[in-house]
Amino acid sequence: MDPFAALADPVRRALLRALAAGPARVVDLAAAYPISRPAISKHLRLLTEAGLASVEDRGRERHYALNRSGLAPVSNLLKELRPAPPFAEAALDGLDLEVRRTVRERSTSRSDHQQEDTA
Amino acid sequence: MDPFAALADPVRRALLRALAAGPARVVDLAAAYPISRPAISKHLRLLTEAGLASVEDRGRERHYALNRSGLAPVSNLLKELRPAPPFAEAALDGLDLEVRRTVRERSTSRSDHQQEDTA
DNA sequence: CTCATCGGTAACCGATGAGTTACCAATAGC
DNA sequence: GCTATTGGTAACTCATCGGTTACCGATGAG
Repeated sequence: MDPFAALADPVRRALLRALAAGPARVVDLAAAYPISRPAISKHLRLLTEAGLASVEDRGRERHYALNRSGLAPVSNLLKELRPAPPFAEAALDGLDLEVRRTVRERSTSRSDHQQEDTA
Repeated sequence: MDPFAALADPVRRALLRALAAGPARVVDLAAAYPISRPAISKHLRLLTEAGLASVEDRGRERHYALNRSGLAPVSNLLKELRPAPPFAEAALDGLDLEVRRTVRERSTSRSDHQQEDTA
């Protein structure tokens, strides 16, 4: 399962947030949620398969840890969706590129950034 | 639908990447994928409901555009999962990278900080 | 007006996913 | 050795999702 699908579930996101504080056992993780332990187990397995978590067997306990490198595709996508790297040859003129670069670093206000051509 | 679930589908991610180059019509977006146009329509509606896209009706055409502010929860999660808060309080957000920018922004009333940070 | 294009909706289907209960293997503690 | 704890697996149910085809309304072009 890819990381995006893994992040689609709110329980799994909560698990990852919990793991961000450090490795944890399954029973401790399961105690924080109203769903059954096998459900947590399955979520953890999914997270492991997605590359977002890693496991370490310690006796009869199992310690899951957050694997941050698995988040690379996510931050990659965010990077891809950032402003506009290439030339938009079809819809926009080439002139607004300069404007876009000026506005690239937003100010302090809470404005939405839509670089539509206002000319 | 929340943005995470919206990003779980590869077609929707591809649509967002396409929209990153600029607004586009439904028929043009659909032409790039082997699935039917109604399927694309549904994906676009989902993306709009998830806050990741916006629509503008222009005559009989419909122009979808990428709405980057809808990605805030995603980059927020990435921020939460970043390295290890040295002494993790985790109750309130706003530590780590954001402190360098906000001096004393008390988030009592509304805490909608919608912006991507430079990862 | 007539017709083609654009695009949303409805109804349906197959696959997948998230949850459950029941069960079992293995380790730790007595 | 016996028992409790930890945690994975199996089998199942139910809901949702992604896709399809068929259809419809609206707009623009001739």
